[in-house]
Amino acid sequence: MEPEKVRAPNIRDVARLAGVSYQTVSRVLNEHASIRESTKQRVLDAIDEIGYRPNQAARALVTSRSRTIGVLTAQNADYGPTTSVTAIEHAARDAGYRITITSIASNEYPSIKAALDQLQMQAVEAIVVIAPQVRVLEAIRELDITVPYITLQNADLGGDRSMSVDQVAGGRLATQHLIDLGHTEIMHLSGPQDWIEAEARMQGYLDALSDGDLRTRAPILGDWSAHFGYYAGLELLRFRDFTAMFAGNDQMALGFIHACWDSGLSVPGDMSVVGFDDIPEAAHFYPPLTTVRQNFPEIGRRAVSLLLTELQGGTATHDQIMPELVVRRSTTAPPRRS
Amino acid sequence: MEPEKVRAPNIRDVARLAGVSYQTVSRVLNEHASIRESTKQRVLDAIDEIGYRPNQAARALVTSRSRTIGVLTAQNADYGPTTSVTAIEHAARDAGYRITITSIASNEYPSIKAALDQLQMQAVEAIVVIAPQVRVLEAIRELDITVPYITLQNADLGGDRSMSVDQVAGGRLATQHLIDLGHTEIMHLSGPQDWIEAEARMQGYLDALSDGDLRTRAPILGDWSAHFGYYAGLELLRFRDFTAMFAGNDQMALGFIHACWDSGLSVPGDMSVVGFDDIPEAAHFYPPLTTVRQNFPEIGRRAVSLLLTELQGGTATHDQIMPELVVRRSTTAPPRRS
DNA sequence: GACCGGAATGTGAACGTACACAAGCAACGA
DNA sequence: TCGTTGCTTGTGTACGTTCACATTCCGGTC
Repeated sequence: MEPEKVRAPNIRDVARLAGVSYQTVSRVLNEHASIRESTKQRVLDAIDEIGYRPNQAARALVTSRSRTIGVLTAQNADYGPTTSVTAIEHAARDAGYRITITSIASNEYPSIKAALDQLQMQAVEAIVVIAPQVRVLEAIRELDITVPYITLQNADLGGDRSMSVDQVAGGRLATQHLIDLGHTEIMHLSGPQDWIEAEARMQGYLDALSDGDLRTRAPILGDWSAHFGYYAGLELLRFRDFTAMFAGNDQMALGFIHACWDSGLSVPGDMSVVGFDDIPEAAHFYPPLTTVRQNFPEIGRRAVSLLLTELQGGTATHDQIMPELVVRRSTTAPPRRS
Repeated sequence: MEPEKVRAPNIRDVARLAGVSYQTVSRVLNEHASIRESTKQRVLDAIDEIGYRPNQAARALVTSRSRTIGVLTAQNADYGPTTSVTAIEHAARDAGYRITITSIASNEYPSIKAALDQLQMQAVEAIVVIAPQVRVLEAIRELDITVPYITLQNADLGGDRSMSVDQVAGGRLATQHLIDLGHTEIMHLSGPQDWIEAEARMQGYLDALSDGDLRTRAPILGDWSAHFGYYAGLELLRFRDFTAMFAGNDQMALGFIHACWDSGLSVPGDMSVVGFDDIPEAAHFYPPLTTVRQNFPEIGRRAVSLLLTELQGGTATHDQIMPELVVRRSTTAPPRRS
């Protein structure tokens, strides 16, 4: 009950115990080349005995390298972003980096600025931006971040600082699949207007429709949630003037399917539905969902890899990952007109 | 193309510009009481003009306070933990703290130790543990962490260092609901053996059954995934000797429902199903899922609040949050025996 | 008018590490 | 034998900040 505020052991304590100079200890810690094996061992033993841990703050101060990668996220807990964060954490750790996370409280400029300020104050060496709103990207460009950064959003809009799955291609893939099945009246339930991915998927949808000379319909702007998919579905299904739905993500697809059943429509008999993301649950929806798979872990890994390359002075090519159509049972040919 | 390695402005640069001593600047930054309003303003202006940012590393070095809370997570991207992390981040930020995240690569001791080492090297002032495996908790106790920490797992097993939803009560709630509907043959699809929450929910299930003098069945140990729920379901349903299923989480419930349909059983007509967590999608399953809701954000907030209290020398009471049953359409009275 | 006390500001450390440079030591060839 | 070389180790200093202490300033009081 009297911890007596004991100072943590430092490099000099280790040196004293090992009978060497503090600099020798430093060399051992940094794996300097020319250190006699015996002294190195002696130092390591001393470190072990005394329970020494390098002080990151002191290191960061003198090297002005924090060995930290900042991650800027939105406040949501979606499967995709979260999976990417985990991958980022792993990749960073393997490279000897740590990650620190900041989420933006709202979509407003001050909030975005505050988050970036916080990351910069922590002297992060690089930043991964997962907040997928257009406004965030604008803010970032405006604030001229001095460290390498990368956004996990679509390349066209993110400029050359993005690393992502090609969302436009994904939107095309989904829509083309429906067209190939024979659908001509295809609806799109999009994400919010401000979202880069939503826009890109919508673009893919529009591209595919126009390539197929099909009627373009104004997409519904949703909020990614199953709830929205459900209520929008109830509304849309009052007029059954379409036979297929491309939902901007799996959650909205789920909600929409729910609405279909509630409206007495069978999926896929009366209505084909395609989602986006391929969350693990999608294979067990009723019916199992046809969707577009994104390789989220891969995105995270590649993002870190690119940033590390830049940190080492290299030039990184910011390429895109192609999404993949996963056909399950929620899509089929349109019902024959009677 | 020639950045010329310019040093970031420091406290002395600000002082020079404002015509005061560096200590005065420091006082302004730390909101010291006796600073004349006019000088304070002058310093703030200088800070603004020169674009000064306090160097966290230097601060941490001299104060030996990192103002960082470490979060130890498992490698998965589940809805619950993720939601809590976001809440933690918010709560921490509001209190002037940052968070850094480390995930354990595997469930083995070395991996757990490495993760905790990393957090300690970063000199985190407190730790939130979300990795819910029993072994992680054991490792933590063994490694005698010197900073306050808290686990978001069940209190009984986590000792007095936990802050969680009462999982046993949740398990009881779910099971009792089925009993109240008239079910007597109730199956439980549990989480993995090593998981604290899985064990607690199972305990709640067993308690409720024994209170109701009902036959106890050996729970199936799953892995939380919808896939497992599906395949286990297909297997279990070969013998239709039960009329209700309490699944350890919503994902497994979803997979199990999928198996029901595939086996020609109707939910809830032939089989009632209860989940756990109330993920946002649960309301849109087919049928909408009866489940036990956990207030994940609240857990995260309270955890941070407790840690901060301890950091300020106070004594914190580690209480529990009660879960809540959400009745939807996946449960009903058992089919009448013919 | 000198003195006093509190408010406001300034000066010298110290935190723990890495870098630049210097110095010791052995082995080697001339 | 001695200078040279390369490996190994040691000494001073700087990083940017806060803390403890010292000093100055100012208005009020006797």
